[in-house]
Amino acid sequence: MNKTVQREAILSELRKMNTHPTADELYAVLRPKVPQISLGTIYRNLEDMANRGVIRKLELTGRQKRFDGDASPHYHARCRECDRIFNLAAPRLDEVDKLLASLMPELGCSGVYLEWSGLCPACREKEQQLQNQKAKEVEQDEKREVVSLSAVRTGR
Amino acid sequence: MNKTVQREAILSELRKMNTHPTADELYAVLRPKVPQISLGTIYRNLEDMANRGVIRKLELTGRQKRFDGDASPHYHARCRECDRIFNLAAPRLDEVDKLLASLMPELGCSGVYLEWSGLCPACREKEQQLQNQKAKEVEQDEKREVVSLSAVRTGR
DNA sequence: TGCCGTATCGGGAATAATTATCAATAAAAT
DNA sequence: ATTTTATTGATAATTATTCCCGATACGGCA
Repeated sequence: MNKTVQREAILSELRKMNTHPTADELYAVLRPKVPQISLGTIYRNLEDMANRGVIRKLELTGRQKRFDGDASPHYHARCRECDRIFNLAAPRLDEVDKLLASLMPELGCSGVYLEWSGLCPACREKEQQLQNQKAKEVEQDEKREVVSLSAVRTGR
Repeated sequence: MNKTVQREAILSELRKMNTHPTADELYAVLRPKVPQISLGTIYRNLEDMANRGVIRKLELTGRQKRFDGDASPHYHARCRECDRIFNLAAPRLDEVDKLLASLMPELGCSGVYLEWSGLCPACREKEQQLQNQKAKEVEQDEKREVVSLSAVRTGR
């Protein structure tokens, strides 16, 4: 495998991103840096590197394939709010494979493709802030309620 | 939702098949029976029925989407030999969802897309027959070995 | 039963994502 | 330095799916 400007740019850019980009997202990022790189070159190199285990090709739900510069074993989730893909790096996740394989011994399980659905850290943050705000409003309402009740009582 | 010849043919054919066909596989099967049905009609109806929960759309690895006439909750596996999709109907599988969700409480997990990889019943059968045959051949070889050894001993 | 408004159809064009082709160029080997 | 081979960019082709639209079928109602 020869070393080329294009291939090295693709790999280093992919490794900088934590967004699991599609081929055309990478293209958009790379074009200013490697002027006349072509989309075909990006597809070709991503495919090659995935086949050699340098990177990972993610075949997930949705129509476009995504790529991950981190080839080490880990799982992914898709955020149900913003639709972004993010890594799951929980200590017990390496047990999941074994557990799932053991559930069906007769299958001779040789792995699972698994995509979780949940909230990414950012959207989780947002949701919590929203809940805090609501809680405050309720508190305010309750205070106002007390005031107006006392107004009734005192006739003011 | 009106009832039409095409929609009923699509649904009944899909329910007869246990192969989780793609839209064009269904098209091939339906064309002789519903002469000038169009591929667009098949896509449109599969999409509609999946949205209404009558059938299931499987967004798995591989580029084409597949459809399942059985909308009840169950998991799927892809055979690593013949690449076919088949159902997994194990009693403990209904616990898998809960288990996976409970592994990452902070994710707020709302489901997982899961595709197993293993051997389908047919390929499993084949593999076992192959192994039995090999075992027999080894047995034969051992017999021959014994014969030739005794030949050496007796000088014949 | 016939009429009408709406849902659905067929067929073809359009789109999206990816893969293939190939002459030109760059990298490695000699 | 020259030859060989791998890789590139540009474009065409392919694959899977969706969209469009005039024609047709369906279901409700007189």
